[in-house]
Amino acid sequence: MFSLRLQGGLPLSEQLEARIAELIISGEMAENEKLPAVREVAKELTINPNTVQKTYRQLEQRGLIYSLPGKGSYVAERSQYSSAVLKRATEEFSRAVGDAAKSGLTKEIMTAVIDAVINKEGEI
Amino acid sequence: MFSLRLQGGLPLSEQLEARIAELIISGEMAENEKLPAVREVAKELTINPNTVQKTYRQLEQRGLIYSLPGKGSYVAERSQYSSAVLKRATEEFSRAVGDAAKSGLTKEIMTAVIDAVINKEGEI
DNA sequence: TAACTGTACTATTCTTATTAGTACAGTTAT
DNA sequence: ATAACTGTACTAATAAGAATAGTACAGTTA
Repeated sequence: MFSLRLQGGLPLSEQLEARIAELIISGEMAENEKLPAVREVAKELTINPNTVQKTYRQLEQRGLIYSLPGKGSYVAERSQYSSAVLKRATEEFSRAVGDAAKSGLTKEIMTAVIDAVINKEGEI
Repeated sequence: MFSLRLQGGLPLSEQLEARIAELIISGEMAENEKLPAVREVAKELTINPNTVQKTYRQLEQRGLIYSLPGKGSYVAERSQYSSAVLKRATEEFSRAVGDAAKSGLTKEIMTAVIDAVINKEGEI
């Protein structure tokens, strides 16, 4: 089961969605790998099954998972959601760039930040 | 008075804060320019004076405005908040870059997005 | 059949944002 | 001095949304 520290003011379902999406996109969860059952996650995290179900529903709408009633929920194949993920990420990043520009961040500063973050990501 | 279309799920006070901050940072509101009175804004936007006051309080904490009890609230001088604004913007942008990277956006794509957004910003 | 799975509801509780109302002190102009 | 502003600081009530609780149904698997 995935560990998860729920915190912050964000809705639980969104926090859980973000975490699972991260696991899927990063590849930590393999294609067609079975997700833990709704009730199991709820029990583990001591939250309500409805909250988990909501998360699964949203992930399915994003194309990250698919659900087989009676069987379970599974990680979708990359080809199914890859372009959607990139589109979503690009849109969000565009908005972030616009916000940064409004605050006076120059293109040079932004590229410097990107380098710094990318390098940090690559660390062990 | 500033126009403002309140929408979205975000708290009113935060929406208002973001809008006024934008006006100040962009220079649309000059240094030491007087902001409309709390009660006036509330009346104009048909929201509660307390909500506006909360907004002003938060803007003052960020150093974007200063309030003189009995006189009014005014746009702070750039030298007062400039570095704080850049720091905040850089932090938020770093987070955005990290999120984008997690979704698979490459450095090249990010810089391309920056160029696109910056050029669009410059348009008339 | 028993035990699992996802899904779909309704009702209730909790939390938080927002509203409503009042009050006080400083400023400004009449 | 007075009237009309200003920001500020509260408490109480309301509204909205998230989360919980509970139940039910249908498909799958051993």
